[in-house]
Amino acid sequence: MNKDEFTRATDILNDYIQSRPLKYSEKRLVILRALLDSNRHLTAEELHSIVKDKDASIGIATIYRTLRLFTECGISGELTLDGSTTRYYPALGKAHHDHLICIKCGKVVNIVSPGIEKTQEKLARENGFTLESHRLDLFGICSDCQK
Amino acid sequence: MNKDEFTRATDILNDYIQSRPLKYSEKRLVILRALLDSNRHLTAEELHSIVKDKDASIGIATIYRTLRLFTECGISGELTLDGSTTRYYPALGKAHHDHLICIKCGKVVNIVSPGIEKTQEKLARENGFTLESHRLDLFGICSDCQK
DNA sequence: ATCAATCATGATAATAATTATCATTATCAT
DNA sequence: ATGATAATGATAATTATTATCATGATTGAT
Repeated sequence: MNKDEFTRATDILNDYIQSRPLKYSEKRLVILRALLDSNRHLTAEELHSIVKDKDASIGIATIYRTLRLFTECGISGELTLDGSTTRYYPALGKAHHDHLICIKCGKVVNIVSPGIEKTQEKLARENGFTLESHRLDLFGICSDCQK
Repeated sequence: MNKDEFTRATDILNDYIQSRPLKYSEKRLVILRALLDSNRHLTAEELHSIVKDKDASIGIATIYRTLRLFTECGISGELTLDGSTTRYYPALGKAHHDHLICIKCGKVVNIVSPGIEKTQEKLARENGFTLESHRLDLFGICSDCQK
């Protein structure tokens, strides 16, 4: 859908691949395009079923392997809600974001709050921690589901 | 360890049991005491191995069933980090709290920040959501592990 | 105290998501 | 082209958790 985004993602991916003992693969590009096009938070299974329309030979194991690779090099992110299935989403070039999740329909909205981030730093410092990352998920009911 | 806490917990539990078709069980009290005494974030397996010293007949299924019951009636809480094992902790009478987690040693510190809660409410409202709950986990390195 | 109804439990089978294994195929530097 | 090694598909293995089911415990009515 967004050509620039795909190009930027492949650039990052290629750099990552060339900086370590990895090799090119066409299938990774098919998976990448599907992930970027959907622009949703997908499970590995969902992505697999989308991708199979383009290349029926791609197996579920490759989906998992590839998503891990994408997450390692920063072009996708992972979201796990309460010990259940992990969902993957394009994270390229986006600032770190948190999630607002509708507990009725499952919709996920990305949110950003620099204010919260600062408070988090302070809390960590007060407890002697060096902060590495965080996860903030807000659960509620979206406007559609309130009707 | 803390007798008042145990008494308060059993009161809540008894009320809960009597308010629906449930029956008394001694084993639940053994599990409750172990959970309160440890005062840590335990996996079901960890709690099971602690509890077996008191009553070797308690099986892992009962641990899971009982922890779910405790969480339902508010005397324990659940914490799941990134799709892995769920940990359970005493939540009785504690205000809602977030977690500060050491990524080296696994230590979990409870934190409270009214400021963050308010910002969350605002973010939810801005996106048309009614907020129900949230989960905030900060990942970092604790003072011990920085040495 | 007895009894019947039904909840609680232990052992274990089942499930679901993810990862590991391994034989085969593709890539890449020479 | 070739040899080394990464990528892949199919599937076995793993892990945490839940469901099943036969048995034992609790409760309320008699």
